Amino acid sequence: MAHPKLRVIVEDNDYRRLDLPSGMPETLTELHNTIREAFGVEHDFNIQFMDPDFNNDFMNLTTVQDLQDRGTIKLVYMQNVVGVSPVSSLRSTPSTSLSSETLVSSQSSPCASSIHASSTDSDSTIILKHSDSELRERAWPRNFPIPRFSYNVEMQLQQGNESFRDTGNQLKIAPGLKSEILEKLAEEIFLYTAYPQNYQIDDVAGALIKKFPCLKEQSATGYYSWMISLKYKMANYRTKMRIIGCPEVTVNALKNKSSDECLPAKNVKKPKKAEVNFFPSHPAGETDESLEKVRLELLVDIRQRNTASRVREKMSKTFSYRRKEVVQEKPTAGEVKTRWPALFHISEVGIYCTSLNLCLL
DNA sequence: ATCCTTACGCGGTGGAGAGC
DNA sequence: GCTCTCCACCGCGTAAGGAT
Repeated sequence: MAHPKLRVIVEDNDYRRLDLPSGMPETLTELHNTIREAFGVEHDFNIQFMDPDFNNDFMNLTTVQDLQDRGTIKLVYMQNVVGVSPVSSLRSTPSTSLSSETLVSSQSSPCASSIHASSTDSDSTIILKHSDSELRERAWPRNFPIPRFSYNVEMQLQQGNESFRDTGNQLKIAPGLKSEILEKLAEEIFLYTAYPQNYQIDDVAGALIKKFPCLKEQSATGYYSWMISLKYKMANYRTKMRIIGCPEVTVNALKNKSSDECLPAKNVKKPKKAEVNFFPSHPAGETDESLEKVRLELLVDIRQRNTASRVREKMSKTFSYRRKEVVQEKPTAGEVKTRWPALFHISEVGIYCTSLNLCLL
């Protein structure tokens, strides 16, 4: 039987064929790895597919279910230089994992996605800089991709699956195995959100059992206790992240709350629906002070001519700083307009509305 | 002995829904 | 529209047990 294949736009004018003799990848991670190996791509990239629901325009791929045999996908590279072509990014030395505010916005905000719905070539795909790896790249996926566990865990689970298939016996979880599974899942969940909701925990536990039926337990769903454990795990994982200073969770630590709201559940700051990067860390090496300087520069730049790219670059750089202001200080729209006039320029509104936690359209 | 992880209790918040 | 109740969830502290 013929195996599936994909047409891959590796870069402009470089269309390649990707044969998949083992079938379609089961997870996005697997697809990423296959592409990396097949074409020697070293730089970080996002994948877009031609979405029939939107006139076959390219949309970010959030689940492998959207892949079709002989379909076309496109690689969109993460890079830290505005306007650099994907060609150079292919050849450049890979650095830290980078993300783009625009790409994030396109998944998390209806107004931003409108900008990209009609993008069909790389030149029109706006890529902005954020010189840190803290930004989230994806909204919550339709099908949660169970990450690859460490070799010994994968081996135990594969053997467990085989035994389950043959005998119907569930895997007897060895000491430490559960911890390793929960830890890896928590890491993966944290890539999307620090505060998963019930349906999200349900998604993850369901996906785990689907991939590893040997982990099924005696309950209506087969994964109830995994859901409970994941809830505990995420709570404990947040504590861990709080201790190492992850801003998204330290903002809710009692020691960072004012005396009148010094209660654990009072005014918990977490992402609203569809927000992806709620409270990212500052770019490496940047502080409130250094980013305040950039903000002051922006106030000058915005009044000058031919500074669009500089403004865009600085707005991207100060994304985390703006988010911090919005989350912690809850400024009025007027205050934001005074401090960040570039946000209200028509060319920037669609791109940056998510940084405000507002849809300005 | 010490550290780490899981699981749990506590006292509280806040959103949803029912009743008025 | 307001009040009340219910319930899920929050950070924090901690017990228990396993790993080192």
